[in-house]
Amino acid sequence: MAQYSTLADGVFQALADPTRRTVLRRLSRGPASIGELARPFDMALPSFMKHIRVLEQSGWIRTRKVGRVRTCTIERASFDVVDTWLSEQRALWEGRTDRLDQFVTSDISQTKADSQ
Amino acid sequence: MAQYSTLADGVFQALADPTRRTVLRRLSRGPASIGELARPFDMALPSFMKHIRVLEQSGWIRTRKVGRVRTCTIERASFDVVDTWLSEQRALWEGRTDRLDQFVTSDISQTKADSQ
DNA sequence: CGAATACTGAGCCATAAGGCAAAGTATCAC
DNA sequence: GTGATACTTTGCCTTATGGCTCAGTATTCG
Repeated sequence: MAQYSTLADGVFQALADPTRRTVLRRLSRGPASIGELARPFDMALPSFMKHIRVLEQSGWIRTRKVGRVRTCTIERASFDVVDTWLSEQRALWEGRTDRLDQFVTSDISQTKADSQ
Repeated sequence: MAQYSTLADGVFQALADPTRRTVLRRLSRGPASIGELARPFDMALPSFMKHIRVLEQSGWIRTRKVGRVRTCTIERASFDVVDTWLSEQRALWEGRTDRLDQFVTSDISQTKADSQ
């Protein structure tokens, strides 16, 4: 679980930066080289490469170098980490809503169902 | 759009920290006071309060003080920001998968469909 | 083979983030 | 009214982050 939490840390931290989110958006449409990805940004290439490294180390993308060109490909696993986290919160939320609905509908006083 | 991007920045940055994600998980089950939320963490209260401020300023939670107790309540809007972003990437991804399937199935050479 | 291209590594800087302790304020309860 | 409780503010420290420049390496191409 701690390992999962560390994984989640990297996955969510990677999304904290607008540059990296934009890169992910572009890569969702298909693979691209470093140079191609960097073109829309007013940023020095070594700075941009730092973002690519963050995305790669957190599992959002995979990169492969052929000759002098490194191509980036998006990975679904990290999407699933975020998606799973959202689903878990939604399930908790809707569980709470269900209980609230039950309370309102049946008009029965409900004991505090607070565990974990 | 720039305003939306700034909103997204705060929303995603708030998720970058494990303490704040844990707080959101707890609040998904229902409102709680600052003291109650802080209890599971081995952290000074002023440090914990900083996290609460981040979550509030980014729109993840709303807080209300009655007497000496401040109660936090989760807000759905930020969930929707993250959910929307994921859906957009999935749509881009699946659009690419559809085109790839089309390519493989029909065995037709496909021009580069690269548009903004 | 040398110039051009596409990264890559190293070092630096400014700012942000996340923690701490200490002290303060507002409110309850006895 | 005083002690206890629940934050709140301030200032400081360490680490992380995100940017820069410069130089280097590997590869292509004319």
